[in-house]
Amino acid sequence: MDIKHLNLNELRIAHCSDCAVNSICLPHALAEEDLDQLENIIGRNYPIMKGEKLFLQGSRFESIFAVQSGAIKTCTTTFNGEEKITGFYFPGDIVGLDSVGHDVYESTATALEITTICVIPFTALEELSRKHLMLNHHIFKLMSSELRNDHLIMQIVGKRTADGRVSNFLLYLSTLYKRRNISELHIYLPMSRADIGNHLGLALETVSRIFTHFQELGLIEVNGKNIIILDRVRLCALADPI
Amino acid sequence: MDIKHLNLNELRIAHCSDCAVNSICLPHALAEEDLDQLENIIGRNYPIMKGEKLFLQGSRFESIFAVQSGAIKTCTTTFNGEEKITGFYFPGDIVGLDSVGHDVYESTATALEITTICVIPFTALEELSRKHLMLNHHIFKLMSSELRNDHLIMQIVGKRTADGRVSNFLLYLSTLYKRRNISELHIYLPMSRADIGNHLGLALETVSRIFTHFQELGLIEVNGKNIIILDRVRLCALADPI
DNA sequence: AAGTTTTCTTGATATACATCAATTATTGTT
DNA sequence: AACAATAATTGATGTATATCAAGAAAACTT
Repeated sequence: MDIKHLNLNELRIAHCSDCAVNSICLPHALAEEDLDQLENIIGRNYPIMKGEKLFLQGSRFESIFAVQSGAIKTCTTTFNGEEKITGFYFPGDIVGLDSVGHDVYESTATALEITTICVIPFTALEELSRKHLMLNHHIFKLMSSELRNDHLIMQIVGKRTADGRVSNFLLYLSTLYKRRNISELHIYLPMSRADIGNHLGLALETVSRIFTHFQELGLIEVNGKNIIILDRVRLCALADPI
Repeated sequence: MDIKHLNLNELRIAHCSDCAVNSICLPHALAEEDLDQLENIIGRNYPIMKGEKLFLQGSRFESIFAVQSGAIKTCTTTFNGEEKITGFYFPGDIVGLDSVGHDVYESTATALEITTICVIPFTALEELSRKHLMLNHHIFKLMSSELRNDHLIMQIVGKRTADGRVSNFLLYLSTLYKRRNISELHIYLPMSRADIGNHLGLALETVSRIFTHFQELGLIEVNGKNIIILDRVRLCALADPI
């Protein structure tokens, strides 16, 4: 099978309906006639190079960011210098919600590839949300959704076996991509094996080994950062070891 | 050394200043004269027996809950029936924020011991927050603090060694207790070894073994659910394995 | 208070995964 | 396009921890 080189950057958000920001920007959260008020406070289409940082842990919190295309990771560093990736963010996701109401960012956000973002100054957004109840409610919902996502990650990382973690992680990405109308079977991994390992609590070698093992079993096809799910049913079976 | 039987129920919240709800109830978030409006919508001092459930995963979301005394755990069950404890909640904590803006609860909340709670109907709280900007801002902050806590848990669970996870967990509880003005060195564990294991991604036997091992090393003193931190410095050292 | 159930501890064993190390592939740079 | 740098794969080895199992200690129950 031929693997099409599928890059998240191809997913430029031309249609707001594919973007989580839509529910902030659109009548959903805001009446038509008030839309320009929001557009006024938002900085749009900022390009970020791979490896560039959106914000640094400990720097002053000012804005949240909407991912338009590309991918972002957030890392928290402990006092002793250990880094832990707390999340991956894809087009439509909002980055920085864990710093709302606080003075400084809790984590460092880094672009995993060329990424475009919208800058949303939070004070301005909060002010706007006072006049637009749906917008305010939507921010609540965004934050609780982020909490739910964290709990899902806990479930994945909490799997006993490394196989279970990796298979669940692939299926997790699959659902994320599906929601974004990208093929749920063609998974592009913008992050490194080391990043995946860090996030899942595994050595990067283990991640690599499991990918090749899954390929030998005919579950997936691995081509560097491109993965095709060949046998979703058996992959799901692996994801739930009894 | 004699271990005093330290139960969280002894920490009845007589003073609101020890309770996270304070920042909702007090001038902090609400002007003096508006306080009764909040007290009107809140149900206070509900007693919950050990093992009783505050809400069930999948049941209709209506209220968030403030823990007054005792302790709560929240569990999420996956489709295949695997349970994962997503958090422990102590006096002053708010339970249920991960369901704000959603139709049903994401997890099941269970009392780990006799617990008293305040019921806060969310729709009413949201309504009230429209008139009181500080209150609205405070809900944002509560939710992002919960996100930060989840990330801290990720750091703890992400530790490579079981020793690292358990020592970090004890130190985590220590900081929680300190913030509540309980001795940070007398740690009462309201949850079972199995609960700790589930939360940390360890077998319950491993948790038990590590407790006795830490005791042999003179780091802690274990007496069932009561633990005394004898050597905080060395425990911290263990918590950061290079 | 005696009995029952649940929780906790301790031991023995097997294995899954981390770690170290070396090679190959991919990406980035001039 | 050639080189350098980074990322990914693969192998060999040791150890940490899960699992199975049995006994001891708490915690409920009547």
